[in-house]
Amino acid sequence: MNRTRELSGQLSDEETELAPSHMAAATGDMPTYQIRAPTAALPQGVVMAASPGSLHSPQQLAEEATRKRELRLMKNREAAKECRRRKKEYVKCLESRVAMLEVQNKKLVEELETLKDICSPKTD
DNA sequence: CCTTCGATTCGTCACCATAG
DNA sequence: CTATGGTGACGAATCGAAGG
Repeated sequence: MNRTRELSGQLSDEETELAPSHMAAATGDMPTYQIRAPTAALPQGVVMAASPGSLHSPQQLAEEATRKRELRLMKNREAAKECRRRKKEYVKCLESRVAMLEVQNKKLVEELETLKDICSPKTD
């Protein structure tokens, strides 16, 4: 399955700016979504392998490889879920920030208008 | 009832960054 | 160096609405 990323390294400006977690909300006053997963206990059914030193036959090696792959897939599945959850949360944060700023902007515009009214010379 | 179609969700792969 | 975790991209499955 050769799905090479021809666009690799080509993060859009949006993506870069949105960068979650470690970069957090650039503007600070948002509860950054830097939440760690609650105690990374292994998901159900994960059993640690016998120590690698004890594997010999090709059969055992194959089983070990399969086991490793399944473990990796399971972990990645969980990681993807968590990643998506965090991303959703982050987007929510951004949306509420937008809402906040819109309100704030509206207030400022109104204030500006009243100040203009006050300051402008009466022309009648 | 279908059928179609856009949106959403999920699992997987490839890649990158980081830790050890 | 290898192992591991995070995440963008992709394809498949599923859902819900709209139209016939």
